[in-house]
Amino acid sequence: MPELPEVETIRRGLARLIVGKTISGSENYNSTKSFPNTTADVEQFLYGASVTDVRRRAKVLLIDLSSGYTLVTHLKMTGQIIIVEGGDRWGGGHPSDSFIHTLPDNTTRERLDFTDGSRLYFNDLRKFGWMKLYPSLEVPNIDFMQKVGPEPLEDTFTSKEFIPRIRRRNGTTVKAAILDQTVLAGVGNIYADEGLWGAKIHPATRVREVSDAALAELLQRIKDVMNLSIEKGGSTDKNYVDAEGKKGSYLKFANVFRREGQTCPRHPDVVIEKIRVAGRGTHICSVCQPMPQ
DNA sequence: CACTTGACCTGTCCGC
DNA sequence: TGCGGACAGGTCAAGT
Repeated sequence: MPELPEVETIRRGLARLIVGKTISGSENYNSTKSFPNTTADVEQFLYGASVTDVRRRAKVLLIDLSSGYTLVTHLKMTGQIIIVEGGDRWGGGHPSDSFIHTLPDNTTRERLDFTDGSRLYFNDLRKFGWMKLYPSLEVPNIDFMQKVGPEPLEDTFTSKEFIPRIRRRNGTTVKAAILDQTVLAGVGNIYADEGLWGAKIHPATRVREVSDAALAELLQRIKDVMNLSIEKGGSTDKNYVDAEGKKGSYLKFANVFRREGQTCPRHPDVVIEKIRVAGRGTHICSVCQPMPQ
């Protein structure tokens, strides 16, 4: 579910809402895979610890604790982290929501309690996500952290670094290459399709067939769509909400994603198609993004 | 080795 | 209305 802009939106909310708070308790719900499935001693390193920082690397959230441990979370497709300030209800304060949602619900995997009475809920309908407790010093050694590519929104990450990295995947399709987290971090299906439409590249084009100039344009478009999405609070298709339970509005501004059957913004008489590339649903304008040959 | 496909789960939507 | 199958924003492991 959440890609880089969604995780970054959650991170900003958490930084505002829970930094400085102290953990007083926790509860695990019908979970075999997620926290506290860890070797760390939960009571010793979680209870009594305060939140010192909330960071993000790629699509992974890092909640640093004063105990020297870090809660590491990947939301995968349907994960949510929601802070509830009082009671267990969220959604009621937002005009877009017509109902009040009570937590925990049948998707809740974990709950953390803070001494001020607020709570953190980790929900995940499809159970692909996870939350684990690691010593903070070991976080850089986690397998995923070792392999993951550069942060695309860093100013220092330019086409000079991007082009050689993506050329290591010259044999595959350009969409598969930008979804590869070892090439660059944080691109998922939404921003892959939006970036490729922006750069006017057909997603099934082999990387070796794409010029350096076109790859440079692609990186810029990926940066642009991600920055716009962060500004809009991310993309809500179905599940995604931020740390306060609010939906994101980026998809209103999307050009092709989930817009099959509608017309291309550049070509009012051309209908957006949905095809399959790299095993993923893929949205294109066949005039903007012609298949080479 | 490089690349592609299937598996992990649960819910929803679409066609018969 | 019921039922089977495809599909859903991510990442691994296993297969070619």
